[in-house]
Amino acid sequence: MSQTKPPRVRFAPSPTGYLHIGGARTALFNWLYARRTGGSFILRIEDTDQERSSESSYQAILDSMQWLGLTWDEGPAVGGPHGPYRQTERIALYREFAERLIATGKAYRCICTKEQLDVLRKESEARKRPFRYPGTCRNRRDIPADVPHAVRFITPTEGAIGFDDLVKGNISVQATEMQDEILLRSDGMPLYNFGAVVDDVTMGITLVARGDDHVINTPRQVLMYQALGYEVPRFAHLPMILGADKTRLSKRHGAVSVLQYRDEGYLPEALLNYLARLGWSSGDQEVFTIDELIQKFDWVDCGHNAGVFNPEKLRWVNAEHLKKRSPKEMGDLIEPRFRARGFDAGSRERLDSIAVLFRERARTLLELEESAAFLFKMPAYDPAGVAKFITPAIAPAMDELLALLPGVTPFNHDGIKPVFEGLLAKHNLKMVALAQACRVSISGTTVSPPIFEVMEILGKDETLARLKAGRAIIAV
RNA sequence: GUCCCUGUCGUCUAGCCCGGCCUAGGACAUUGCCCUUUCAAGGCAGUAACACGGGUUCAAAUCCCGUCAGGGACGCCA
Repeated sequence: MSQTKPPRVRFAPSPTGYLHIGGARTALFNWLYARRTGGSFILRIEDTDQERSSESSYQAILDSMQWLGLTWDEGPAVGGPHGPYRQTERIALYREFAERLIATGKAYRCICTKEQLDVLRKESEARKRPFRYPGTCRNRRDIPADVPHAVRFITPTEGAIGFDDLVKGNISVQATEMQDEILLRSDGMPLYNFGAVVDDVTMGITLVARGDDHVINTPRQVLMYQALGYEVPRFAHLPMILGADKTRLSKRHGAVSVLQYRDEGYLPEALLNYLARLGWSSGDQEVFTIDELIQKFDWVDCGHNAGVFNPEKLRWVNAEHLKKRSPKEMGDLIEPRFRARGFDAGSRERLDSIAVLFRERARTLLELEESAAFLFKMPAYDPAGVAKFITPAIAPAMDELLALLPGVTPFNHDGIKPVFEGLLAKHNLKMVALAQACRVSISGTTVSPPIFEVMEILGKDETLARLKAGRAIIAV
């Protein structure tokens, strides 16, 4: 019957660092599912680890989500009927739920200190036995509510706890593998498992999708839902994303922050497209628009095994999406980046043209800017290019080109081309010889977009000036 | 160590649930060729995988068992 209500899913990062690739994918899958089903996507900040949480991380996460376009229906900045959406602002709630469990005999107060337990933990480790809380306080009823204490959950000592995972299928864990979990720390902060459960029930979450590093937590949480008397939501656990060395993705593997991909000139839809295909597929399709992703996404099509992050393929996907953007959009994308570099395109129309002309050989906006830089400031000549193409043999043709170009109108591809062709025939030259001599003169290098287009976009005066300077390299 | 999950080209994956259409398909990367004013892009062709061992079956990448390998979890972290 809960199937008839629109789904409510959430993404619940902790602000202990930037939003990384793995988190972004979890957020994406939740978001896609909510958008396809007409459900709600909730953003919740799990900041109960006050040691490691920071305001700047919180901001970075929000910025990342916004840049990716993963809009949330409820959460920080937008509010909603189940707020607040930061766990540190919900402390009273966890206390209330914990007391309720104590009152019904499903949890108890515990005054064992971390230090005492660490000693026991060490011993277990030394004996190569798994550590379990020995239950020291489990049956004590003499611990008053006003001394510092943690609250522990009473975990059954036998039987198996299972759940049906939407991507992994049936998973079941023996009760003997679990222990009396801490619900509330002695400072009143909830632990992950408890905070998540309390929030998920009070926020009406119907499906919990997260990384599969949480699989083992799920049975404990199922127990908590039951103890609290709530319906257990559905679960979907996504496989991890690994680095090239098949270990968990981290800084060692290069860029992992979403914002860094933005800065390096990736398009949000490209990053999302790539992330979606890492761990999910829809037949043989590789390139998707966001709308297609929304339409086609489903948990059953998620893979079961961890995937290696492949930056090369991301670049390819990015190039594909770059080609889909309109000239106007390309201009919008490149405008702030040009400004930051001090590149002045002069007019908006020219800016758009530059973006379109250079994107063909760029996989990221960063590559685009770098390859277009010569338009704004003549770089040093590539010595090898000069040696190979700016030779005495080409001098006569260049001289003549210099004489003819001023009279060319319009100064564009169609106007310039016939001039070159005439010269080629007259001097018995190949196009490559003259074009490369011009290219090196104009861009400093042997690589650029088609040279007539480059001349057009550079303008007649600047083209002539650079050609003259190039011609002057040739002795005589 | 214990428990959980996973194992198809170098990488992401299709196929697996409902064995035969799989001499295992696609994509990135890579190699060669074509196109070409350079470099890209594009086109064409190629190299390249069912972890291993047992079963079940007329038939197994697909079902079962074991081994091995990888990942994850074993916190008053999330």
